[in-house]
Amino acid sequence: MESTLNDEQQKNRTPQMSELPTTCKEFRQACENCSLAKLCLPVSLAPQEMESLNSIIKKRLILERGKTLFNVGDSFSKLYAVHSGSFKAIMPTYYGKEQITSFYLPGELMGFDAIQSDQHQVNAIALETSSVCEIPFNGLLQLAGNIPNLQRQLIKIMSHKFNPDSNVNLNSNADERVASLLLALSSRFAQRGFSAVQFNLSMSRQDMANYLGLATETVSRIFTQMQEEKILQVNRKEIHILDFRQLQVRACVKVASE
Amino acid sequence: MESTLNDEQQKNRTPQMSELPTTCKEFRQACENCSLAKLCLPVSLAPQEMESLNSIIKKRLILERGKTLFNVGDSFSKLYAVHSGSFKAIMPTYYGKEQITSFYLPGELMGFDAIQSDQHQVNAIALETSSVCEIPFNGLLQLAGNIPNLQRQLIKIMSHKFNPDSNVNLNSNADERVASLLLALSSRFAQRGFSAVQFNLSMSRQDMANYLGLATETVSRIFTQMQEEKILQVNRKEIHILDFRQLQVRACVKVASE
DNA sequence: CGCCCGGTTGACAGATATCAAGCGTCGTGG
DNA sequence: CCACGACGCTTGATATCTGTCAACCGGGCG
Repeated sequence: MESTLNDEQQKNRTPQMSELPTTCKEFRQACENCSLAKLCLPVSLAPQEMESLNSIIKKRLILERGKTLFNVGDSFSKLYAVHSGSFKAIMPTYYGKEQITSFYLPGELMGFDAIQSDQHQVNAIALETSSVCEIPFNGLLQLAGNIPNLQRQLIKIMSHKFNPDSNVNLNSNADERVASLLLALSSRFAQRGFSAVQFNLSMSRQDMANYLGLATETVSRIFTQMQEEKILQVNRKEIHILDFRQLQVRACVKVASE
Repeated sequence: MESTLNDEQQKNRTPQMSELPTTCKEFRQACENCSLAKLCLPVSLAPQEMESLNSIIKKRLILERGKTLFNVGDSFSKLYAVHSGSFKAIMPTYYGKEQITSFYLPGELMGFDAIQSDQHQVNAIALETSSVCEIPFNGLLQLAGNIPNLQRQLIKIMSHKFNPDSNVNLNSNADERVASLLLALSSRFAQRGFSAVQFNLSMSRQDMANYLGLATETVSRIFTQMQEEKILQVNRKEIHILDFRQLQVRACVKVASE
């Protein structure tokens, strides 16, 4: 079954970081050395399988705040794994009526929107200085055909988008939306080994508001309101969750213990 | 490469509809004879590959209006392809604050929400008398590993959910939401060989409203308003689009020709 | 035939957007 | 090092959209 991988594996066994003169700003780091491996694609791959995956991931790109990784209409050939920093995906529509559809944190994959039509459907913009690993899509599919674990992992990652909680609930008010976003970010930071109760937002209030379908003023007012109620402490981009339980109540989260 | 499939294929070659005494109401019909094959999973499969897929699809279930196919928390083992009729996926939350997350038409696959946690995240409820084909998920993955076309097709189907247009735009008003939903349904009916300008809604106004994050009264008012403006003709569940172009304008659709 | 339920319509209220002003921080340049 | 300007954020006043409540209508079903 693995006979088709031999030359990929061969290539991977050759020394690192010397052979390819490219224009990118940094060479890849092996997945097996990446602290994000447990969040990203290589979850539960055997060392040998991880090596195969590694062999198709050639480049790491660095983007500064505000730079776009890809734009609507760009032709599709690669997925991108956030290695550091963060991104927003934004769908331009009429007259500045753009809609931010996702935020991406380290270990998360971007570009799935383009699979259907082979063209990207959103602009991906760095929210801060960030780096991404390029994952050639055809290579990934080929590999996934040979590594059941990788196939399952890819499909599992894609299935996140089908979780109703990963989208903003349309039948929720402004409170619930802001609270839900904060809880979602909190949980994603925690997954990455950061504090669940204190973190920095990389997006502006306007980005949050747009993502949630609110006005920036409304987001701002809800922050001050939640501060007055001792649920949050907010200092510009810095969020401190003081009353996690109450924040869950605001987000209408069903909590197991009650 | 196909050695692992032999016994599946064997089984498939045995006569139809006689061997399996089950509790389901109808036995499967072969994918190759199904008019939905071009929308469903078997797209672009070779006859032999289609046969393999066919071999894992054992049952067809029939559900009457209002019956649930699966519920939140049900353990996951199968995807379901709508064969006839239609469904809604609904996420129950606090106190009747439920949220309808999708509608499903013939040829569309349900159950992806459950992949992540192995438990369904929504209730799937028939909007009318409907039938579905059961697709064992593990069997499908195994098959997909051996049939690159099937793998690609599965991933392409899943990627639909990443298209920003397949979700309600949060920064849109009631007009735009209703218009967008009608256009989306129109296009999906057209794909299935039905009229793009005249069709029947299987969901109630309340379902539409909930899906769109509006009140039923608002949906109702927008229907009457669009009737007065000669954009639509509405008779209970029956929709007639009189001015397609204007409906697109309402939905803020970017049209290539202008 | 009459009830029930989904849908429509109207009046009103409330949530949130919009408009406008002011504030603090950060970066730049003198 | 300080002053200035720009920008993002906050706050207040007001407008608007949509939700809520209530009544009514009409078709379908018992």
